[in-house]
Amino acid sequence: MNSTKETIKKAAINLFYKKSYFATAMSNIALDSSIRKASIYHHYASKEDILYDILMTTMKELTIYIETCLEGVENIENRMRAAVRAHVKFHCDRQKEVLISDSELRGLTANNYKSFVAQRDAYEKIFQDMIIQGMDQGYFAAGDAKVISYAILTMCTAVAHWFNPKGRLSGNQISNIYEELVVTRLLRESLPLHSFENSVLEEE
Amino acid sequence: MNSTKETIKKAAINLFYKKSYFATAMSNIALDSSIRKASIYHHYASKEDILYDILMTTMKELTIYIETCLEGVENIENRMRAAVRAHVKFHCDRQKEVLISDSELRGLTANNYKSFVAQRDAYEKIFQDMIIQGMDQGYFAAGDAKVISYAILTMCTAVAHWFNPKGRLSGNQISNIYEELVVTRLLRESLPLHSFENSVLEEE
DNA sequence: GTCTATAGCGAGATAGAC
DNA sequence: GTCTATCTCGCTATAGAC
Repeated sequence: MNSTKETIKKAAINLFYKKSYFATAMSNIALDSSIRKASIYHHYASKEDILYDILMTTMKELTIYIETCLEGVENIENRMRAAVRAHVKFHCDRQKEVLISDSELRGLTANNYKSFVAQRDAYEKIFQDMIIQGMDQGYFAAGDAKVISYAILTMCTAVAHWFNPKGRLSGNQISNIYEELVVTRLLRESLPLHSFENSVLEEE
Repeated sequence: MNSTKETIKKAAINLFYKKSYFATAMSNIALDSSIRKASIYHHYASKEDILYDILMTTMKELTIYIETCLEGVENIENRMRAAVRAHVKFHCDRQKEVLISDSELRGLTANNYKSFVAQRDAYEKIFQDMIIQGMDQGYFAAGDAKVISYAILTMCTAVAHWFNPKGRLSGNQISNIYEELVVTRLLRESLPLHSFENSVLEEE
């Protein structure tokens, strides 16, 4: 891809993240790209076209990333661990783009919206299938698979809302915590409260 | 509150939810309220003033609601159960307003933004304090309290993103599922995988 | 491939009659 | 308290020179 187009896209990502899509003007993007706003139309057909490019490539990259991280991982628990790690890591590394993906879909017209949602649904199905498979095989505790998959996906996606690159925890550390929370807590049957209390008291 | 003001507010909630704050024009709100757009300015000083009213009253009502639900509940596990139930129920019942609260804060100028965030932080502290207290007392499994509180709050808040009032599950049913997920799974130490596998196989 | 200039439109907000 | 009329501004997008 042409370097000017990349510059425009990066400027748009920063502005859509900071000000929102509708509050961002083409002139803002032009200013941050050090060109005139008319020049943007040589690279993108419209403002929506920029948004669609951001949303679609981010979702495709996320899908490719998770598929790469799952390659060769065999056991369902390990697959789930790898998937959660990958999802959370991506949402730390690509914070701005995924937040735009989460809140600016209303900027897409019908056809673009449909394409994006199809891509997103295909991605989410990777998680849903693993959760159902894990439950069927008895590796994960029984429960409403649909709701549990929403709970897991939304919880992991929301990391992008609170992650601070300069904060106490790195993306890798947060991925570790979430991997444990999801796979050894959310997807497992827990100890009865009394038994848990005892085990903790023993340790301390 | 005056009934015209209520009508304007409700129209704005629907439009901000459907189209986003910045994509909604005062003329859209006027049309849906069956008045002229100039008349809106008798009730609200500006477009931002409408947004601020929606955000702030919703957050205050959420706080009052959870405090009411926690009244007289003594045990920390029961308090957490009541809090999760209340949070999820409110996010099903007031889906539109809470989604606006989640994504339109960029429409607020500095002072309004600060007021809202202070209110929201106070609300979130209710959860964080309970989680820390429960961990200290050994009722909840040890872990990074900050991250776990984010995980719980974002997961429960995100119900507003996928809840469908006409869907398979009612707000009460989802509240039940989340209460269990949070209190008996996320906040507990889980059984080791082998032990869990056995117990499931016995049941089937 | 970038520019200047501008078309065409609709935005938020205000003035002042009733 | 609601209206009509309008101000002023900035928006997306296009035309056409270089």
